Amino acid sequence: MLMIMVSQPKVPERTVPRSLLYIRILGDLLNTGHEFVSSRELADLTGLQDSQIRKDISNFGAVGKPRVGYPVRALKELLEDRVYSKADPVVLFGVGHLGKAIARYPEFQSDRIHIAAAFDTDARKVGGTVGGIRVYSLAEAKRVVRRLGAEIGINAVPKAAAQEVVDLMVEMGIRGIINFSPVHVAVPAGITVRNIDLTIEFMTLLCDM
Amino acid sequence: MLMIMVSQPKVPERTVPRSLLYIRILGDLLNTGHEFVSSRELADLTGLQDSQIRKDISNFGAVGKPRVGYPVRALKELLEDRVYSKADPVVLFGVGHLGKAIARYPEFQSDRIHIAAAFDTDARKVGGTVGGIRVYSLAEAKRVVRRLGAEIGINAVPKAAAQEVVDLMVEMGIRGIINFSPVHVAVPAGITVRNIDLTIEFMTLLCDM
DNA sequence: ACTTGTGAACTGTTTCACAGCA
DNA sequence: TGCTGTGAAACAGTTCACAAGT
Repeated sequence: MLMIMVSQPKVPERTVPRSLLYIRILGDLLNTGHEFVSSRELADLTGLQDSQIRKDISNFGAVGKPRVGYPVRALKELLEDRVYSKADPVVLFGVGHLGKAIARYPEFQSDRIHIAAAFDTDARKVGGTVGGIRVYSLAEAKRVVRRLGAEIGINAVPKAAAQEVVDLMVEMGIRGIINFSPVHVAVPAGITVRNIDLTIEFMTLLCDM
Repeated sequence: MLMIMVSQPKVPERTVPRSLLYIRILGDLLNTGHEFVSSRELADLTGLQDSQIRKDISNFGAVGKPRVGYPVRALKELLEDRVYSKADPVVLFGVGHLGKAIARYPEFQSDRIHIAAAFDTDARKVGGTVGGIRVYSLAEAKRVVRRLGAEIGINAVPKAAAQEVVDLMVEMGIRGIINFSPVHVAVPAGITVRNIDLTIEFMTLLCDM
């Protein structure tokens, strides 16, 4: 059995993305002047069960007021405190159509995700910018990543180059990878990978219908 | 084994996307001339447990041969038979950066996903094409969707228009929606939504590290 | 010997139901 | 009364361990 290191009080894996959703909604509620919100209202806004929401929130502590609901600002701050890591710079590998769309994705600005540099092998792209992000050659990547202290990388290169680029990423100190390539990439222990596979998302939708 | 046998034997929800992954890998194995594959080998190729793979496959029936593994072609056909819906045409709403990247996503061609039309409100885009897909105005959408018989829609419009466009999609007969907007969209019962929320994917990676 | 197929155990997640409180 | 917070129950998914087949 492997040793699993948990430094923080453990929260169920699936409450994490839900909590990020709550944070976003609480931000909207705050902007529209709401002071309190009930689990029932959050359920309507998210499509989840109210009991689910109470359970999720109770993982982090008790801030709700019976009869009134949760104070929006305090709840948002509580969740942010427990769930956010510090916003590290992110680097992007591959400035094809998908990479470009990611670089320009408007929500990242408002959600503390900062893409600090991009890398591509295409000499015509190197030296330019995309969505305000400077594009470097792959040869420069190691140096740039070290300088930025980036630990998160987005893999948006073509399928055939995916494993090779992921190996490079690991070598230069990247510890978390969002992989958009529709292949399983192997990484050493201690490196976290999240796969976003558009084809499988589509197919799953077809199967769910 | 119990004697209760429903006419549509139900498959656990999470085996569906995994099975789609198996189908893709089996296709690759077939192309490289492999005749048999063991659950152990599939485990190495996917990063899953071998017992998980045997369990998944056993949901669909028994095709493996002890000592030899699974016959690649027969297993692929079995999974496709059970897991694929017929490849309906898909329509795309919103031809911004993300919509464009989706329209041009190269894996869709090889994976039977056919985006048949795109819609946008920008008059400069209407009448043109993106990745070979014709762009229509939103006013034309109802007619085009009806004509194509499309039941799957991709929502890649800006956040502020998301619910409005989803309502339109439902009204014109779309029954499955891939939603890239970072908001919860409400749909009537019987409509399936899959959300791909890039911000939450990122944040979750940060939290997992 | 080696690999499938599968009950059984285990682990994790969601939902229920209600005590307790303002 | 109307809400939170939570133990308990129900449910779902994964892993184990081994019988059976070739």
